[in-house]
Amino acid sequence: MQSTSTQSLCPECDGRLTTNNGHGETVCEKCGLVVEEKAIDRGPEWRAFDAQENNQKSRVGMPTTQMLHDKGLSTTIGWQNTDAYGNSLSSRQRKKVQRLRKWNERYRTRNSTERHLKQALGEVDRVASTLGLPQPARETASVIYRRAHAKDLLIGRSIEAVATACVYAAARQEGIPRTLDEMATVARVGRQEIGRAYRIIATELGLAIEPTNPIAYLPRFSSQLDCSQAVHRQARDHLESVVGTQYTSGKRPAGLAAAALYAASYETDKRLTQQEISNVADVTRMTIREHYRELLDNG
DNA sequence: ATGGTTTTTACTGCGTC
DNA sequence: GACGCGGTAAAAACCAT
Repeated sequence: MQSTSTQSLCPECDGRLTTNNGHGETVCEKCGLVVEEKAIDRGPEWRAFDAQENNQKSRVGMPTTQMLHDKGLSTTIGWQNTDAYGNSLSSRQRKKVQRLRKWNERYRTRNSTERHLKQALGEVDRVASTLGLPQPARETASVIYRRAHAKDLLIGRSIEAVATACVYAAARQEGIPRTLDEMATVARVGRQEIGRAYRIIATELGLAIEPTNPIAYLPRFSSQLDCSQAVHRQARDHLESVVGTQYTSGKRPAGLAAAALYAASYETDKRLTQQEISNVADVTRMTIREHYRELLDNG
């Protein structure tokens, strides 16, 4: 039997591992590495020791399916006002069946939005944890999703797109932004779709999200590049002197952060290469080159 | 749709290890 | 020769209009 080791560390970055119960994954909180995916056993939950026992215990039903919101397990009441033999019902019976239909339907739809939310919030959690976002950000994302759902902003959009957009918004609100590209790599939808969904929910829900501050990317980038504290601080200084000025407007924050790191390390003896930085920041060497000189000039 | 801006792509020569 | 770097030019992506 396999013992569950709860306090293991991530093989990649020694971050703490956490088990995401909703999805049977063990995920590193720091880098988002999925360490182990629990195999799902769809076999019977009981054991039979001989044929007779097997006969007694086995149950039958159609396999559950994800295609239906209720996995095909709920009941519907037929519309015909007849009994099982085809005889029509008395008016009194008819009323009763009518009531039953109504309540059954109410129960089903309530169930359906719950299941919808469950699926959507599961997606929120999956994306957020894969990106290594901490718990508060996930909570925020969930809240945003519920608000979007309540406002009927989902029509014509996929659950995945909206869920991912909520995570994106939450990460930005929490000051630990991820780029749209990063979102797109872990989401099941493209970047544009996420961006579109994000724009809608941001305006419709009146989320006051300011343009991403490039400084917010620094801690993550510099830890991934494991560069010195001094470089990190110097990069921050560079950015602080230009943030909010004309110069930064319209430029990708991640690109600016990357350039600042390069500029900072440029002045030390342990220079980072443009290639290294462009890899972790997801911007091209060109973009870094484009910006870093101006940053050096500005202090 | 269009135009202006930024980013990417592809290709280049130069210097260094 | 491989690598890091800077440059150019053109394509592509993005954004506001």
